[in-house]
Amino acid sequence: MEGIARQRILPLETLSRLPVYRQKLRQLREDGVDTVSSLELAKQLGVGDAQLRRDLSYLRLLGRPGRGYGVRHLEEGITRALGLDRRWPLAIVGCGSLGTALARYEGYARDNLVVTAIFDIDPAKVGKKVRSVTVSHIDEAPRVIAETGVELAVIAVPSSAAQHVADAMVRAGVTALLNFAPVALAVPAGVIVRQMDISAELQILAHLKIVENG
Amino acid sequence: MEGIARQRILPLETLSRLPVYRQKLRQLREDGVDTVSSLELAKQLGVGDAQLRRDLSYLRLLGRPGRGYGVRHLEEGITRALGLDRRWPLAIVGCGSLGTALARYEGYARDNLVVTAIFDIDPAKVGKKVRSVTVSHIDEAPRVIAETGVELAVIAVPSSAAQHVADAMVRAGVTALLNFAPVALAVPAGVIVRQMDISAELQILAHLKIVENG
DNA sequence: GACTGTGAATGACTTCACAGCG
DNA sequence: CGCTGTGAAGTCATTCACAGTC
Repeated sequence: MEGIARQRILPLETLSRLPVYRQKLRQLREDGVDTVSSLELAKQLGVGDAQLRRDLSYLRLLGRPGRGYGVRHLEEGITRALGLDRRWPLAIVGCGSLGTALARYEGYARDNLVVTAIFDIDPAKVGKKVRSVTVSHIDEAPRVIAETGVELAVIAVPSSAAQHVADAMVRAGVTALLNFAPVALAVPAGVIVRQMDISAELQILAHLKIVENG
Repeated sequence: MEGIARQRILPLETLSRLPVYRQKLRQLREDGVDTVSSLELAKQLGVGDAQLRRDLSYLRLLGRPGRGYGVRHLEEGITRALGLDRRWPLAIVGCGSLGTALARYEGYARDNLVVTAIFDIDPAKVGKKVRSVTVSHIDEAPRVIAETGVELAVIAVPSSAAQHVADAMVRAGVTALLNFAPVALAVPAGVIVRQMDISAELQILAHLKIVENG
């Protein structure tokens, strides 16, 4: 059933910690630190030192016993592992207040992520500009996505439209989706979906508050 | 070292699936479905049926062998487990485009989450209204939070301010934070933090695209 | 016959703990 | 010495598989 075994080089948990490591390492570099021990770095990140060393060993990022790790070395290694040593054109679908906020966000650049397309279904919004990107109608997606080489799409539309948008993106050739709508998307095998659900996170917090505190 | 053993009734993984289950169950109920088998529900959610049954068994939510589970029964049970059978006043800190978008979001209501306070540090924004909530200055947080009974806060400020905001919230008595800034917050024990990092998610997608596809 | 609920098996990730290097 | 890198052990979550119920 599962065809050729897919090489999963990295535990998914490790992968999801890498951006956090990377962010802290950049900060250390900017502060002029050039060597750091796993103990020190782990403490600053709030993770275990053994876990940190294990994670780095998956990436074959070595330190020097007795000395620690090179900050720059780690930062570059993680950047490469994440694939951020090249540009990633990005589409944002949905130009409501959330979509617009996501399109306006300035932090993508340092991760080599570039918003190159914005879509909406409302003709009144088409033509509007957000940070030098012109909003296109969703029907133009196949053309615009082909032209700009978009490979990642962020879905910021109402729940009722999310599945349609996902279908449209997949048809247009996008195989990685970040979905803000609180619905489980159905997508063909090979398409990667990650969910970002604000309400869900708040619900989790509510539960934790009840069990941890009063 | 660990004081009184803290009852962790639920695996964290289970907990984070509950909002997803809940959402699908509401949808089924609205569609008039009143009984569903673990197999059917699991298929619609894209999870394993054994996992679903196990998760429900943690909550002592029973089905009828040969019949399935009562949709309404499950929905209510999960709502109760998440603590959403009462109102949760919510604060949003940061009234930039992301903060405003989060404050404007209409989906909180069905989860019993209510935005009752919005804060910003910019005096020019204080007094502005978003969805009938007036923006307060962050310095007013202790008073406003006490008055409105806020227990959850969403941090939507620039990275450079996030730690200060977290400190201020904790001082004002908030013990559960949802942080959109891409920094690891340091908080006292007992304060719960959950991270929502858009860039991090996109970085993960980028990596997965590389290893899964070309 | 259809489906649940759950021990037992498996698998995945984390942590320990220490040999070995600089 | 200090600190890494990693087998081995431990912990936690998922999946199997089936006895038991409706």
